[in-house]
Amino acid sequence: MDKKATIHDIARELDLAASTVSRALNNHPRISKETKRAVNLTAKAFNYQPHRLAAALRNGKSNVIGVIIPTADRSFFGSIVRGIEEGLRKEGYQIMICQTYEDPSFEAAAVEVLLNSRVDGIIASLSKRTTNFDHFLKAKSKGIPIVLFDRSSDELDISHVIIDDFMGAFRAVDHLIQQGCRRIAHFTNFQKINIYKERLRGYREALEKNGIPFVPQLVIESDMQLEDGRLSMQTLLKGELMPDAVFSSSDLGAMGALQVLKENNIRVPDEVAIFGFSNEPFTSFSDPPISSVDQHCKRMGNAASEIFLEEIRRNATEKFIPRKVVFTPGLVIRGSSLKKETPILKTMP
Amino acid sequence: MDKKATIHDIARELDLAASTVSRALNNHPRISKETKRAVNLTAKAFNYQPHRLAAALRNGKSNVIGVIIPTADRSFFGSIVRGIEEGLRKEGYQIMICQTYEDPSFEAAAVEVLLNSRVDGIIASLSKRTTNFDHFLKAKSKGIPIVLFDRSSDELDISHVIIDDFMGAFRAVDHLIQQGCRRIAHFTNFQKINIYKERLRGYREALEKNGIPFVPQLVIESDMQLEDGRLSMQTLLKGELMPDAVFSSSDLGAMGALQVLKENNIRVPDEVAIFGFSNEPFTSFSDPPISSVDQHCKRMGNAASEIFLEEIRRNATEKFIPRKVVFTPGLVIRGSSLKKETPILKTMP
DNA sequence: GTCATTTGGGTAATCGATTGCACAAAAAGT
DNA sequence: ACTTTTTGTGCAATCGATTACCCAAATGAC
Repeated sequence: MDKKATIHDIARELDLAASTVSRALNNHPRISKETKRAVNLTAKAFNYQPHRLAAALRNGKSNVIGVIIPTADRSFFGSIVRGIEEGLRKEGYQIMICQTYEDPSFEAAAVEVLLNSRVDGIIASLSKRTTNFDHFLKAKSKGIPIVLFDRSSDELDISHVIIDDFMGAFRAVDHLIQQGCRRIAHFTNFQKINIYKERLRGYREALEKNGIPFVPQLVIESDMQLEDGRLSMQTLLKGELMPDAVFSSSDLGAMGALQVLKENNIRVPDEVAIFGFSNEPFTSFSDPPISSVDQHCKRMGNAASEIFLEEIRRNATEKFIPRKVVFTPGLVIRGSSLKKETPILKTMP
Repeated sequence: MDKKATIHDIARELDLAASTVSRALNNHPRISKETKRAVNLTAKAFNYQPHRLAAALRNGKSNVIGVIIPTADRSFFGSIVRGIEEGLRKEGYQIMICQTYEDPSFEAAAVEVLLNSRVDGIIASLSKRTTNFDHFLKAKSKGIPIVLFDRSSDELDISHVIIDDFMGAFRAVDHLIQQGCRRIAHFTNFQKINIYKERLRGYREALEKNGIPFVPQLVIESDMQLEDGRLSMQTLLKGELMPDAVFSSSDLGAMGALQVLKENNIRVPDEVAIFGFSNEPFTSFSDPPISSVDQHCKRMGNAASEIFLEEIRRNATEKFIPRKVVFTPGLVIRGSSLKKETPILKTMP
């Protein structure tokens, strides 16, 4: 039950004042070299480590940043967390994690707790059901940087890093059309948050650009989990408009569709091609592997931490202009959308 | 840039002492009902929220616990984090995350930082290369609960929650033998940490119990990533001892083997059966889906947080006896190990 | 009516690090 | 020799919440 040494212990040992010890440790110019040497020596001898909470209380800076994600057990968010940590560890920041479980009230509570813990900033991805952003605006008004990623809102005066969901969807659907598909179904989330709206828009514009009529019955709403994907595909199979491709806004949805198609002995991609979204690890392991839109999760996490650092270093007098970073998603084309005739497997940037 | 209200603001407003406000908010018996009412009212009006760092500094209790994992971007660890958070959020704990990237020196640094942040406890999984446990023992000597999960060491006088790796491996291999396999290869990690040693032991004992000789050439060491699994399988294919089953200590390794087998038109499971370990989400999506040993990650996370809570509530006078919880892993039998003759798909507990 | 309790709440110290201000001694300038 | 600067360090306040200790007023006991 040994206690940690404090600057007072060092001060007592050397018959100095605690303030002198503090300054010596922080390499204050007014402290003599000999004193610094002595202090550093005893600090090492005592295995002194500064009390981060005490310093935080005094400085109003905790060197902790809060990360709010819907859930930690999805590869996408795990990668983001990893990216954020990589970007911030060298700057000496620690990460406090909160999960919202897609519940806006948990999200608001998380912001509150993080503020009370005096985090120096918050990096967050909105819950699917978040429609009110007051908690983030309130956090912003405390003067700490807030950075949203992936799930964001354009109306917000808050920095974010997202991917161009429209572009990802557009290119995926365009690719399906290049492969000869004409009746392309789309799985979308019934929660009309930005990312899903944009992907739907990309889907529609790609159709339009290629002169293919938009058929509302081919758009199926659900929660986009595996089972939802299966049900959606079954619905399509029972309907009169059998699609020749499915573009799903989630990889799990795409996987559900693939399973149902295989169970019904429908050949993928020849009879029905499939394209997912997110490039989750499992997409590469199915047979055929599923084409998907890559979101560059780790880069997104890195970028979010970069923006945070930029904002924390920003001169308080400059007018705040939110940084809106948009990554172009990558198209990872795999067997589920690449018809035999087409020769090469290509991975676009 | 609005500042947070403090108890002093409330005190000034009501012409009370800060101490009285503090006591009122904490429902101290010596404060009159009227005063409490007044304080609570203005606290609400001021939107007062206690400053967690200040309270932590004074109390020596931060209501933060540290979680140390090798990496956040693996489903297994993400699920554990989720399980831990679920178990602790209702008790008002926040989670500070550190990643070791499988580097023991990062791990030691993480413990140090967490201690300096005065976390109330640490829940951790060892890095693959950790051989020295001093940092954890030091943390323990500070009197805070330490709980290890999954990757642990029996010699340590520290609580842990692990699965019975021996049993999982034993049953997996026994199952393969029941399916008629006789030359069962085993992929293991060259890092000889407990979990891999135990799985190897389970493999050997299952062979022995069934009177099958142990053949050293069938045990292949690697880092168990996808590419390692592929290489290991290729090595086996080139050798003279073609196995009729592969029991891999990692799912990625199993997946690599499956890929190579399929590429060589070797039928799975009929010619070679496959069994993985961890039941990562992707195992259920391949064709055939891969049988695997389930580690009950979320339950493991829950259990770890339970143990932490037990220990933090423990009377300091009682002698400390580490809690060693061992879960029995589940066998998830899928197509990769279930030969056609055998009728039903069974999921054992 | 006097002494003992109880009730209600204020004072000041504490947790550990940081920093503005003060001040003596030493060094430099005139 | 006498200011002015510079150097090196100490004192005390601060961050915000908590709590041991103290004291006055109210209540009760006899």
